[in-house]
Amino acid sequence: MSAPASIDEFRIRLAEVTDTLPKRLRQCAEFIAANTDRIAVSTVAELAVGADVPPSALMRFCQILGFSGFTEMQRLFREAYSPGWPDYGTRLKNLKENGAGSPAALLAEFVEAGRLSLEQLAKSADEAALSQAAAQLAGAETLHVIGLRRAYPVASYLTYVFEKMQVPAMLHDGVGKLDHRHALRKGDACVAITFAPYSDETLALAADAQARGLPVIGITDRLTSPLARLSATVLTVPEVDFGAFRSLSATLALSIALAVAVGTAREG
Amino acid sequence: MSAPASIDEFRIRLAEVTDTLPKRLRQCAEFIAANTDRIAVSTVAELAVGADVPPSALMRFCQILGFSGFTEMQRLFREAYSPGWPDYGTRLKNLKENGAGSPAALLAEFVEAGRLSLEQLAKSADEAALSQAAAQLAGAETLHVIGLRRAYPVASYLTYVFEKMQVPAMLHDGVGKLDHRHALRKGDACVAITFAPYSDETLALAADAQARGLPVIGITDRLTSPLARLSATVLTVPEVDFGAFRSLSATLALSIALAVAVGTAREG
DNA sequence: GACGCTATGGAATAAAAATTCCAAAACAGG
DNA sequence: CCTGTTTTGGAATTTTTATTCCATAGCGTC
Repeated sequence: MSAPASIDEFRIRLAEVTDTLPKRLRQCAEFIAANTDRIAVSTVAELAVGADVPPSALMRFCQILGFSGFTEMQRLFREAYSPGWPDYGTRLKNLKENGAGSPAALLAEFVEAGRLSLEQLAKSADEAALSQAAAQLAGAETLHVIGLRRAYPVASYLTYVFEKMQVPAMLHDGVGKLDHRHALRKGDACVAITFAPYSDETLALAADAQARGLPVIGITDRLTSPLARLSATVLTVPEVDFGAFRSLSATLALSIALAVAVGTAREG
Repeated sequence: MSAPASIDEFRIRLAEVTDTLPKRLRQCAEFIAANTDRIAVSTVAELAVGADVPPSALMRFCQILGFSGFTEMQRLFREAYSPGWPDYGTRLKNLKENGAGSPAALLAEFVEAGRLSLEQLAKSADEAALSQAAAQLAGAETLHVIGLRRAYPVASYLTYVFEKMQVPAMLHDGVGKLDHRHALRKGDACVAITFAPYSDETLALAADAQARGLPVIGITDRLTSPLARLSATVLTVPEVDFGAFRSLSATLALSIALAVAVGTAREG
């Protein structure tokens, strides 16, 4: 079997071979697949540490791929190497100027929007409100999560994370227009997520929860949102829109942080 | 004189020093200035040949710049090559050791993880595959989207965006274990999203679509994923995990870009 | 043209890296 | 539970690479 002559060939060979490999060699394959870009600038020993295998396993892995050894594999990547760091700002600008509307240009836009959102979130986050929200949720029994339309991905992920952390959580997803509002019980708490244009169903559930005396944590876009009036604690997320769509990066980051904080607090 | 601590500092030092150097050392300086990007992936001998000087001259040159030797200079460039990963690991460890667990600290971590993911996505995205995927989806009738567990938020948002752009799309969400595989019709296409540990249902639907001859667009974490074999086009996303959870920022950015590209292509 | 200084090339050495090999462990099949 | 096979880890070895050192060449000055 001969050595891959290009990085594409390398990738194909890697994909072909991975399934057939035993444990340690598969670790190599997976680490290499996830860190292909570091091959050019690393030593066998460094990569072995990263993959958590002995160096000899990595050598075997190179040979299975068809190379005579690590050196030959590395040569492939060193020759193809062209660093990203003349910087990605220019690259982004190029994209915008040239192929506007091309999928790659769109991707650059959404990446940029996401980065901005995250940056703003880091700057503007209300840490006190976040802690308070975490405390309220940690003290509750079942958590009810609602978020529809574009907030739905956030609500579903939040529920997923709660479940993974063994926090009892219920996603109010409106499937079949079934209304689970009577599942709201004393001692529970509610997380409601909605952005302009605010979803009536979400506001209705939040209002219901509030009426029953449950603490409502609102995740929304601004303090003047109708959700704010219904919430015990409001978390605002400065999401940057691109076109009609928001990246949700910041909203998700905030939500997961909240969920993990709650999960850890309840374990302790 | 101490070693430059960043590539900017390196450039400044190099510019300062070049004029004062004798012939051979100036050759080094000029060659290095013109081939800064090769430092990370070359040996002393190779660079010396390129600059047309003996290796010892290059060594002296490194020392004049303030480094202890070539190795130290090279390290600067090897590390700068992918600044994201090396210190992410340490940061995470620091967090665990220090005041970890506070909601604000968690938030900072997820913001950082998201930012890194987006950065890597911008660098590593396979633009050809993205265009190809967009073209395949634009040419299809109904789009079938599947993604379960932690990929579910992505799948649901993708479907939302498709709907908003008036692209007929169907979300296979597994509600009630109802299986909608027979909704896959000739002329349709399928978007499947799954990350390790890969969801059987997602793979099954992708396989089914492939068997019926529909183009499958796979969104997954690595090229060696089982989804790759079932897909006409594979898009990989280098998501940075924090603890057991991924930020999804990069995955979402990629997905929305894809959806918007498809939407615009179909309008035209 | 001789003297002192700096610059240079190359050979010698030290350090680090890659690669091989073998004994032990894990594993599958009978 | 034993037996033959595959997989594994690590130590030994080889190769490559970086680094040092010194003799010599060049060059300006007196």
